[in-house]
Formats: sequence, C-alpha cells, structure tokens
Amino acid sequence: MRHDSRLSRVLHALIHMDGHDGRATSETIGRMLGTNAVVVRRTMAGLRDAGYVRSDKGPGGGWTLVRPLSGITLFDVYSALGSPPVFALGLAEDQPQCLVEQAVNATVAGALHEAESALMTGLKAVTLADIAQDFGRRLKRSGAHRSAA
Amino acid sequence: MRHDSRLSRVLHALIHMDGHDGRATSETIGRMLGTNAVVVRRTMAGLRDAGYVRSDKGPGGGWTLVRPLSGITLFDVYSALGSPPVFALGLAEDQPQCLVEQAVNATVAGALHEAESALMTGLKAVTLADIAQDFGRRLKRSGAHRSAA
DNA sequence: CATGTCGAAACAAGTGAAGTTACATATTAA
DNA sequence: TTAATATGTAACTTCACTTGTTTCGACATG
Repeated sequence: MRHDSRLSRVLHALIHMDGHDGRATSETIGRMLGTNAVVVRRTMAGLRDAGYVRSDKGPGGGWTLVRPLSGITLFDVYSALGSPPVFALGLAEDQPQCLVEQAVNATVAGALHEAESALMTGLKAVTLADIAQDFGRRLKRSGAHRSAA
Repeated sequence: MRHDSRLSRVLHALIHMDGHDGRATSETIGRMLGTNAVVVRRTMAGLRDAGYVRSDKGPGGGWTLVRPLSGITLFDVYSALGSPPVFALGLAEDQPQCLVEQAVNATVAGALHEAESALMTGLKAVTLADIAQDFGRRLKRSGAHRSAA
C-alpha cells in the first residue's frame, strides 16, 4: 500500500452523512467512497466508540451522526481512528548502542516530532463544518459554471 | 515494511565515514549499519549522483566523503535520496469528481503540506556537523560515566 | 591474470492497508 | 415465529513498498 487514506475517507463519509437526512447504511456509504461495506464498518468502528456516530442494526438501521459537524475537528477523527502513524519516514533502530546512531536518531526524531506537532495543530484548527462550508462554495461555483456554459 | 529508514541510515553512515579516515567499503558500512553491502550501494547511489560522496572500484576502493559534514544538511541528504514520501497518511483519490471529496482533499492536503514545509525547514537547519558534534557530547558523557563507575 | 570492489538486475521476505468472503448477531415487521 | 435487513467480526487474499539476498558483469590494482 502506498499510504493510509482512512482519514480522508472517513471525513468524506461524515460530511455526506450530514447532508443525507436519516441513516446511511454501510453499503450506501461504501458506494459513495468507492469501497466496500465491510471496510466502511471497520473504519467507522473507531468513530462509533469515540461517540461521534451511532450504528443501528436491523431494517432501517445504519449509521447516524451524533454530533454536529461543527463539534468535530479533523484531530478528533484522526484520534478516533487510533492515531495511525503519520510518517512514512522513520528510524532504523529504536534503542541503538552506537552513539553516532543515537545522535542521528535524536536529530531526526526531533524534526519529525516538530512536524507532527505542526500537523496536529493544523488538524485541531479545522472542523468538519469548515469542510462542509468549502463544499458549499464549490457547489455554488460549479452551478455557476454550468449555467454560464 | 513499517517505514522508510534510509534517511537515518545514510546519516549514520556519512558520519561514521567522516571519522573513518580514508575509504570505507560497502561491506564495512553495511556492518556498521547492521545491513547488507548491496543495500548500502543502493542507498548511497543517490548521494554519489548528488556529489556528496565518491565511490571507487577495485582494491583500496570504496566510499569517500567529498564535502565536509558542515556543508551537508539533512535536507540535502533527503533530496539526494529522491525526496521519498514523507507521510503514511494520504488521500483516497487524487482527482475526485465528488465535490465533497474535493473539499476534504483540499483541507487534508493543505494540512499535510504545511507539516511537510515545517519538516523541510527543520531538515535545512541542521548539518551533519551538528549531529557529529552531538555525537561528540554523547561520547564525552559516556566516557565520564565509565570512569565514574 | 587474480583479487577486490562497485553496479545492477532479479527475486524472496516481511509489513500493513484495502478488498473480499462467510457467518454470527441483533432488530424490525408481518 | 419467521423472514428480511444491518451491523460485527474473523479469515483470507491482494497490492505496494522497503529491505534482504543472490548473482552476475564491469573495472581497477598489483
């Protein structure tokens, strides 16, 4: 695999669910995301455990947003996914004996840690409502283009 | 594989090569890093092409530092490796039709891009000489501990 | 020409996300 | 109670990618 796309997939799903009044089944969400219902359940499990969505079994069941989009930040979603590894870059060894490698690790880990902090700060600054608003702008613009054509 | 450790490995190797007067064979470096000579050649190839090290064939050959450690930043090394992907996190699709996904992608990509910039800034601020100096401090401290014991 | 060294191709191994299948469990409604 | 609809979950496969390994060829040294 090239990378972990669960964060962007879940965001995509949650914002669709907000527009989608009522429940959305894993099957429905899977079609939205171009993926499988089982993958959806697997990915959404963390968000259910964290209390952002609810899942109901049986006919008429499916997934429901429990909080408003404005009450969920990207960081919340990232955390609910289990805070998966951010970097594809890493150290060769965690507890090396070699003092040179220790010095290298300290430096590289420091740089990565700062970048990770920057990312987390960025994720905390954005709510799903912000993205939904951006979607609204895009929709408007797309409609304008269409009528202009 | 969990992640790409080439950056830290190469840094480790280069600093060892600085202490190591004269040439170091791929075999020697491989033993230092706890890896294989072929892996070393593969990884060092980019640094040779970028002009940071030289490789010589035949008896007495091997790898030589061409520039002083103070003239090489971590960013230089990262670039010489071909600027490998920084993040394990990514988008589901690059050119989505769905406007919701477009909005999600713009936001996530923006956050990642800012974090990447922060990382690159950090990598540019540190030279290999800085790491070597840190190694010197660690060596001194380790010697002090040993005589105190 | 024998030895040592890099260069490079080819292939296997290990890892982790994603896709898929199969079945258990729970809920709704007739 | 039964049939239909959903989720929950385990197991297996697939895919991409770094790393490890083997095996050559090219070339320099003495």
